Amino acid sequence: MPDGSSQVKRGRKFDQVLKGARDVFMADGFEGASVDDIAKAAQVSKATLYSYFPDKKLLFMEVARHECNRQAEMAMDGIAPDTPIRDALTDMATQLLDFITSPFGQRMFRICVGESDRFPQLGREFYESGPKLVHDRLVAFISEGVTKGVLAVDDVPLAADQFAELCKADIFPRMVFSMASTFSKAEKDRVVIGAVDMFMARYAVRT
Amino acid sequence: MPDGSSQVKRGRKFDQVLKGARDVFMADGFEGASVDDIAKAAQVSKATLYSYFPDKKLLFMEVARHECNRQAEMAMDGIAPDTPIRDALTDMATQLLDFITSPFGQRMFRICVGESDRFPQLGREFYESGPKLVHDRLVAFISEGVTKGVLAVDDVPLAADQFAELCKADIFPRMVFSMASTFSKAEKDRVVIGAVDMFMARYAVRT
DNA sequence: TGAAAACTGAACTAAATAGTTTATAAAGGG
DNA sequence: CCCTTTATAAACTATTTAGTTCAGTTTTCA
Repeated sequence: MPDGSSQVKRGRKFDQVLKGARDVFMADGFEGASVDDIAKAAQVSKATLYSYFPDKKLLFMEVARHECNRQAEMAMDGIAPDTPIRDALTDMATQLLDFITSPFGQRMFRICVGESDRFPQLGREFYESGPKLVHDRLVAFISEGVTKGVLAVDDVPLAADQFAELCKADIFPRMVFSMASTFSKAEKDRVVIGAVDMFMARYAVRT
Repeated sequence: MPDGSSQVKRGRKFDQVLKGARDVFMADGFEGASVDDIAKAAQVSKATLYSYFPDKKLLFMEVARHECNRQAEMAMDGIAPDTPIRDALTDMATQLLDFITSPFGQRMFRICVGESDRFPQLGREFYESGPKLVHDRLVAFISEGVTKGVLAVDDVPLAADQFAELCKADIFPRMVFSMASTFSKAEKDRVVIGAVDMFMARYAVRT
């Protein structure tokens, strides 16, 4: 194994194929994307494409996995350890909401949900490499607050999930049901501040 | 207009078609359902089906509309006017969560989200006849609490959306990403109580 | 009862589209 | 420079599926 990252891949146009597939799948979803379109977008012949991926499903899974990892690596910039809770929460809420409303976030969510009959596994993998990370990060953060004595939380995992959920108030339903696809800073700020206020009201230790 | 409810329908097998279409669409989604399957399920010839609905899309929209209305009528049993806030909130949270996790709720959500490229309008209609009703009901309820002086809320619509969102903590992401599809009463109660506690901590007037 | 309306089944068209094959061309390393 | 690996274009198979057509049957109702 000269290269630790690949067992199946070989040949020079592999990345081209993956990129083309990503573009088309992201634009059209699994069913909506045709293999011919992907080959065209990748500027590669269908035969080449099929020499890398024995079928469309495998190609799709590979693209999804790849994209999730790529996204997970980004937007994981930590928060300085001595930031006040309010500010730290505000930062995290903003990051989360930005991701959720990003074109990629929206697209990936739709694909996971819509294709979940065909690919239940896809949803799970996305969860692991997205929402789960946020959850874990929040749990760690809240736990720290508890040990510091600035937060009083009984059920830390629940508190983390509540916070994540609060970040989606108003915005998420409108997004998901095609009422809107972009949101102004003001709209997001309202929700973020609301989420932080609510979280603090419930869990901050009174001083 | 001899019958106020219908402009397009005629003939005796109309309801059969609708019922068959509902079953198949709910089971397989829009793309997954074939017209032949629907005709078979409805015990009707394809020609009959097409005599009612000029194409598959229209049939689908009709089914979706119909189902949404049907569901909206149910589960709207009001809450006695002098119920304590905590109990009223608990009731509403339970109802909401039950709907979200119901087979129909899950199915409809998936279809709306997955098919939203083809049918952005479908999401909007579903929103109007589902989440919107919940929102309005919560707004009314919270407003009442404010005028009674038991709640202190600045941004009532936001508070309503926050509460609705809190009801989905933990459960919703797991459901949506195919980690689980049914939830025990204990799991739901944990979330419901958590939501009510949080809402009260933030908005209840201290006595 | 008789005619119009509704329905049937089955064959058909037309269009996508996943996946295969083949003969050919271009790289590229040794 | 040649030989192996990789890539290509295009034609082809096979399948699925939306939507149509039509000759014949059943239902309805006046």
